[in-house]
Amino acid sequence: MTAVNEAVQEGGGRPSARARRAHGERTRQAILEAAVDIASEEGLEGLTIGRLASELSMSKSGLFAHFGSKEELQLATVEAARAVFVREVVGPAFEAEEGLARLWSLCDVWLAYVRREVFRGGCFFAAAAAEFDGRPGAVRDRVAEIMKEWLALLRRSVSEAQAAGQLGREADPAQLAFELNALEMGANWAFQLHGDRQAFARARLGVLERLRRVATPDGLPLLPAPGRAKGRAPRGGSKT
Amino acid sequence: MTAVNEAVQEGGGRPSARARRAHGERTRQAILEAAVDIASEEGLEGLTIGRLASELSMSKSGLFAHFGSKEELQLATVEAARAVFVREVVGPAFEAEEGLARLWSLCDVWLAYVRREVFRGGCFFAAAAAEFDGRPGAVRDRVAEIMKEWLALLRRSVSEAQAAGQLGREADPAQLAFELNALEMGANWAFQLHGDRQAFARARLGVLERLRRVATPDGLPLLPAPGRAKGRAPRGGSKT
DNA sequence: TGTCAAAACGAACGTTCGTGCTATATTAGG
DNA sequence: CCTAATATAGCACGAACGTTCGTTTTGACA
Repeated sequence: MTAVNEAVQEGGGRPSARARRAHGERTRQAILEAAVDIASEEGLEGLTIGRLASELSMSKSGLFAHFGSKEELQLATVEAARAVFVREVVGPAFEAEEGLARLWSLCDVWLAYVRREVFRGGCFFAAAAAEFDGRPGAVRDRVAEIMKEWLALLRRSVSEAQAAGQLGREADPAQLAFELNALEMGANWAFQLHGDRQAFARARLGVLERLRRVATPDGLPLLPAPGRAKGRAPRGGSKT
Repeated sequence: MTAVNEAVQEGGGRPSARARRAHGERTRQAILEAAVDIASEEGLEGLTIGRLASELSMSKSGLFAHFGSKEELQLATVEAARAVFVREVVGPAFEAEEGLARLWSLCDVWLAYVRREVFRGGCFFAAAAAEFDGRPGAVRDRVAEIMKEWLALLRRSVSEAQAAGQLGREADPAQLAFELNALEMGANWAFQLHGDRQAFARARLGVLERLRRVATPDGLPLLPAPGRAKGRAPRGGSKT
């Protein structure tokens, strides 16, 4: 974990010896950018050093020198993916006002994050979680931690919506967060495996109905009108 | 696919030349049994021939001869897992009467199938789908096909419940099937990644509420009473 | 009991994996 | 200009991968 902290360490670093060679840091960043893309498609284990090196036209050893081991590379990749996720999902969703609007925004932006293929292989963490849930180690721990953060964020948003009187007190935040997350990941699964774009509309509808059911009269106007999907609305066609 | 069919072929085979050496078939079965366990934990790619051979105390080459290639081994493993799934989930659920009772049974038995750890790594197909959704090939196609079967089964059960007047006509079978499946896979995800057994109760509750909302007065008595979990009821303790 | 195909084996192939060691460009401070 | 630190390259390693080959064991039937 100390290694992780060192790897993640960014922002206000000491420029004395660390950033003297800023070139190295830029290379490292470029490596991680490619790593995140590969890993989201082929998995963090399928992310091979040789593959990554040839993708960037550099030598294995030159690339390898930036990370002490493959596990460090994986951890750094996870961290880079987290940064992307925060930038692409959490950030935009937080432009909505605290409460039900933000809760809805989190769900909505998340679906867009998968549909827009921010990562080529769908949600990076859904893939990483499935890959590592059976192998103990630092990578698994970090991935689990990050997904716990996300779930906690959903839960907190539910609570805030309740505090604002937009969601009924009878709703269990943890239960609601679980269900919302499940619907979203269900859409990710259907899209990745079947290429089913309808799944986004289904997840959206499911989330919306679920929220509307526990919304108070104060909260209801904060949700989009029913019966109409935002991006692509599937008209008829519910042929078995 | 022909290879798969041949691989799966069982039951009433011609004993003339095929079953003369029945020993080979038994060995093959033992291999697949172990393969399914390993693959559900380490993935179908992590399922290595050397690892599998040493697990069974046989030579790599002897084992390999049963399948012509690694891909054939993976396909046979998927087929074996499907057989287990049918035996452990579909079969038991079909003891319930057609209609809402069976639909509920499918969901309930599925959750038990994950909780009982029929496969050590959780739902075999959820894991395989996540692993292969980004790599074209026969394995991916077969896994997608099987999961489509499952979703179609849920959808058909919804329709049958509607036909029996136990679920309202206003419910979209495909939408409902999507949501039920998502909740179930959400429980699998939470259990595998966080070891969270509460997830089963949450998924159960979510499914139940979702079904109860579209159930007709005729259908309602077919669902378990609310507020009480069947297998293991988590009493207190919802500590974050 | 001798035959013969199925089944299992042992050894090796060529490749790729992660990981070290050593050397060479590149660059900033003295 | 020299020097020290950094970044990248070159090369080789041991292990594991899937796969092939030729051989040996085995067991049912003539």
